[in-house]
Amino acid sequence: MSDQFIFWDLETTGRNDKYDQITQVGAVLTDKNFEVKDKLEIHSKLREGKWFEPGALITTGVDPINLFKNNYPNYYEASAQLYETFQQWSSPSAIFIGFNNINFDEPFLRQALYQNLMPELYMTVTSNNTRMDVFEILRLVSVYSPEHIKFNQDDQGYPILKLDQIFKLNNISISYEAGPHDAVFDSLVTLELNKILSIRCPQIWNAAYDFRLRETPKKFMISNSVFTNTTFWGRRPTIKAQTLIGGIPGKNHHYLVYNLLFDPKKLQDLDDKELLKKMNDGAKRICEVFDGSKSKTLLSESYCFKDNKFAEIGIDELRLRANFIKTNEKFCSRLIQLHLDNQKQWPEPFNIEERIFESFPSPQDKKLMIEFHTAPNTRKYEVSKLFKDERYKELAVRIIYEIAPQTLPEQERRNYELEIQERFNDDDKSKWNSKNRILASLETDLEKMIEDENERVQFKQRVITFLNNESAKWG
DNA sequence: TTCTTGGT
Repeated sequence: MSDQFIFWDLETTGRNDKYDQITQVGAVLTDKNFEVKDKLEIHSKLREGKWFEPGALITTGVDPINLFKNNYPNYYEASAQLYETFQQWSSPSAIFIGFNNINFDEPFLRQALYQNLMPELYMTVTSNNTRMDVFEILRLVSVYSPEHIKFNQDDQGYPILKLDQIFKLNNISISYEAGPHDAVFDSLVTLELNKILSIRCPQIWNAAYDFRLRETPKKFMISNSVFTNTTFWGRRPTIKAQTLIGGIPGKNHHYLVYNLLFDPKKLQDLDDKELLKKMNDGAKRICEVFDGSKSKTLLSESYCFKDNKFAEIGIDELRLRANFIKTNEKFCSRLIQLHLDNQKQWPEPFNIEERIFESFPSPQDKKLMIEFHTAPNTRKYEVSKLFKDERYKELAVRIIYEIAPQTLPEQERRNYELEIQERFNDDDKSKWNSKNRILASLETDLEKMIEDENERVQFKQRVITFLNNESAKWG
C-alpha cells in the first residue's frame, strides 16, 4: 500500500462556500503511518465583492481591517498555489482527510477552484484520490466505543464533538506556535486525533477507511443483507438496521435503503398513496436515501444490537425481512418509482456561484484554463473570450479584475463593479454578507462569542471601520 | 417525538 494522507483545514470568512472566501489553508502530507512528510500554509487577501460573517472572524481571530491590508497573495494566486500543492501531494494518489471536511471544507475548496478556473474541481475524488472525515469516525466512536475517547456532554447527555473541546479533554499536544482555529494547528490536531482513533478503535477506523472508496457502499450492501446505518439528527444518533432496496436512477452512488424496524410484509398491499405516506413519515419512515459518495460508513449487522429495539426483533427476523425485500423486485421498484415521483424540483440557480454543478468543463475549456493561467495578464482577457462555457468568461473577468483591472475593457469593469455595488447594498436577507447583513448579525455574534466588554467594543469598531471603507467604494 | 451537529 502506498497510501498518503493529506490532513487539511480551511479558515474562511463565513460558512457559505459560495459567497464567503478562504482566508487560510493549512495542510499536512503524511505517509500511511501518519508520519509527516510536508506542510503547507497559505494565507489570502480578501477579494473585492466578498465580505464576511462577523462570527467567523471572531472564531478565527482575524482582524476585519486586515482582510485587505496585508501582504498575503490575492485569492487567485492563493487558489493556484493550493491547487498546485494538492496536485503534487496527491501524485500518484492521496486520501484527503479533515474534521468535518466532507460537509464544510470540500465545498469551499471546489468553489475556490471553480471561481479561479482550476481545471480539476473534483481533485479530491478523481484520479484515485479519496476522502475520509475524522468527525464522522468520531461520531461512530461516540456511539459504539464511547469509552475510548473523552467527550463533554450537552444538557441532554449527548456528546459534544467540537474539535477544540476534544483536543483539550483528551490531552492532545501539538508543538506548533498557533492555537485552535488556526488552519495548520487544526490540521495537526486532526492528524493526532485520527492516530488515536485508528489505534484505539481499529474496527471502526478500518470500516471508515474502506468506505473512503465510492464503490464500497454498493458492494457492502450486497454482501451484508442486513447492515447498520448510524444517522444523526443534530447530536442525537439513531441506529438503524437496514437493507438495500436499490440504486436511485440518475443519481450516482445514491441508494434507497429499507428500515428493517418495520415489517415489509405488512406494506406490500398498501396502495401508492398509503405507501408514500409511510415513506415520508418522519422518524418512522420505512426507507431513506443513503448517499454513497460522501465516505459515510456503514457497519455490519451486529452493531445494530447496541439498540435494544433490534435485539428484541432478533437477527433471524431482521434477515427474513431483508430477504423479503431482496426477493420482491416489484415492491422495490415501486418504492424507487414513488421516491422518484416525489422528489422536489429545485428552481434553476441564477448566480454564477450556484451554477458550479451545471456541467463539467469540456476538454477544450480545460486547455483554455491552462492557457489563461500561463498567459501574461495583458492577454488574459483575450484568452477568456475563447471559453465555450459562459460561466468561465464571467469568472475570468473577476480574476482579471483582481490581478490586473486596467487590462479589462471599461464596460466589463463597470458591469462587475455595479454587481459588487448591488451586492454590498442588498438587504439583510441576501445570500452573501451585504453591509446590512453584517450589521444585522454583528450584535448577536458579539454577545454570543466575546465575553470581555472591551474586546467587544474594539471588534465592533473594526467592523464599522471596515464597512465605512467599503461604503466609500460601493455605497 | 421532530430535536439540526459541526465547520467559519
